[in-house]
Amino acid sequence: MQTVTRFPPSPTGYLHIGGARTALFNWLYARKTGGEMVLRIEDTDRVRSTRKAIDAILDSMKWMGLTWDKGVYYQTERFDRYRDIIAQLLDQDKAYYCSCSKERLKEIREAQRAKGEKPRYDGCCRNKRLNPETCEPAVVRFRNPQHGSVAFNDVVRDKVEFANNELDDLIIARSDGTPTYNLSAVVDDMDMGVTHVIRGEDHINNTPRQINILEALGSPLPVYAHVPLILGEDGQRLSKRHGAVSVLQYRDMGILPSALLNYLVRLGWSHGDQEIFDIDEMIELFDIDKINKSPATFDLNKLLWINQQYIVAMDPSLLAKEISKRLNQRGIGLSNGPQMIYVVEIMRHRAQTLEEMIDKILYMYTDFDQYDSQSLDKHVTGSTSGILARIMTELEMLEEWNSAEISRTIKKFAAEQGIRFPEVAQPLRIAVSGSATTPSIDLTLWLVGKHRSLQRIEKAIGSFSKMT
RNA sequence: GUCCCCAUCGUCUAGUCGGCCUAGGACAUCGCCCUUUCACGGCGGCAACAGGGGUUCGAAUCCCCUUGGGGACGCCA
Repeated sequence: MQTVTRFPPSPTGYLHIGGARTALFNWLYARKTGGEMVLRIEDTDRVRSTRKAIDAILDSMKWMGLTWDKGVYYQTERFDRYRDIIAQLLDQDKAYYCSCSKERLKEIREAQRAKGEKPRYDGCCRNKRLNPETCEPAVVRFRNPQHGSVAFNDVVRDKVEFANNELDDLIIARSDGTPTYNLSAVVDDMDMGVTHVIRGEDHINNTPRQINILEALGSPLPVYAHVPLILGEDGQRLSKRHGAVSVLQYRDMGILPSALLNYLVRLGWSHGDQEIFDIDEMIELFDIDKINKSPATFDLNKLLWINQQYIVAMDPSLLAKEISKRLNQRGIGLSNGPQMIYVVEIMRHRAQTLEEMIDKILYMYTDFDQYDSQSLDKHVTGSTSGILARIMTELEMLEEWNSAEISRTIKKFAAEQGIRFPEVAQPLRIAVSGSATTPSIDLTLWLVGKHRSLQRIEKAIGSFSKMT
């Protein structure tokens, strides 16, 4: 039988890291088994669902390369189907109308909690056989079994069992007739032939309810795999206050999608000591029954490290394209600067994110108007302007502007002047880039170009002499 | 509070049926080397089986309890 997995986000916000990992696991498993993944938007909560969120989720999925084989399905387009199922359940007496007010519900919950009990519906309307015409409000509740237990074999947690008396009669249709999550999700999984439900551990308590509904519907049960959640650095559930949690934020930060995926797949899963997995390896090696049971803490440092590995390994021409695109997005033209392919070759090992690299090469494409103050303090002295003036005339005379010539000139100059190499190289760096940390000085000058280098050195001579 | 789940370095994790574990790798951190800047890279250091009981010749590995953490208890998903 072909496997069918699903990723069913609810569009009440952006796609976050935890959701992305769930999507990845579902995607990997579908790919691995030659099956399909369904993408389904669970938007039955019409108040909180937004088009903007849907777009953000779709963009995130596309950016990560997590493609779906069926869908996009929207639950709001399937309300007729849910209505039919609810009617059927009512008809078979597997569900019933309830007229309890929200206020009453709230009261009994508070009372139960005060008594040290688990809050749940008390079954007040269970046997009233209410008629929707005459009662108000009228929600529909599922008639959950009261005895026995529901047991299932979770792929990651092994045997899980819940006593039915821990469960209550959950609402499956709101008073406006729209279905709630547990009903719509179950109907969809059934209709869409979902064979494997791989989702966050926060859903584990829903599973026995869903199984009971599935059984009432006469549907076969899917295989369940509840994966541990991702925690923030403080051990609490990942949320906005932990910094970037949206997938799109990582994209904007200059994280490569393959690097994000690689980081995510290692959260709760491993293959010996291997750290780097390309997509094909992930598909080949990943398996849901090797997922850990314990929650993992999100660690930005490790993500950055992996990202750097991917930047280094990336095809230079693709890297160049990506950097160029982002530079353009910042409104910076490339025509005045060096060819990106050279820049990228030289800078590859020097940045953990695409955006960091851009920050570090800005001076090659656009003028800056401030020198880094720490660099100034450390390397600019009373003699600096003089040194710059003298090296400038040497550089000016160069006919060939290439790194070998530049390097030779500076070394010779330092020797002749009896000064240490850094005494000339550092001021040059600052003059030409604004800071003292750049690639080797010959490459830096080469990339900035002769004309622009000389211009900037001249400007620096003026500025530095005023400082000291 | 009630129910469910989890528990190896600061973090992600390895740890096949208990012996090969004086617990391995990676990130982070610290030191050294390379480097006439900063990185990359190389080498090395620090660092963990939550605690207590069992079972066993032998437990990080099995069982129980305690502690700690997470999740769920909505006309949200």
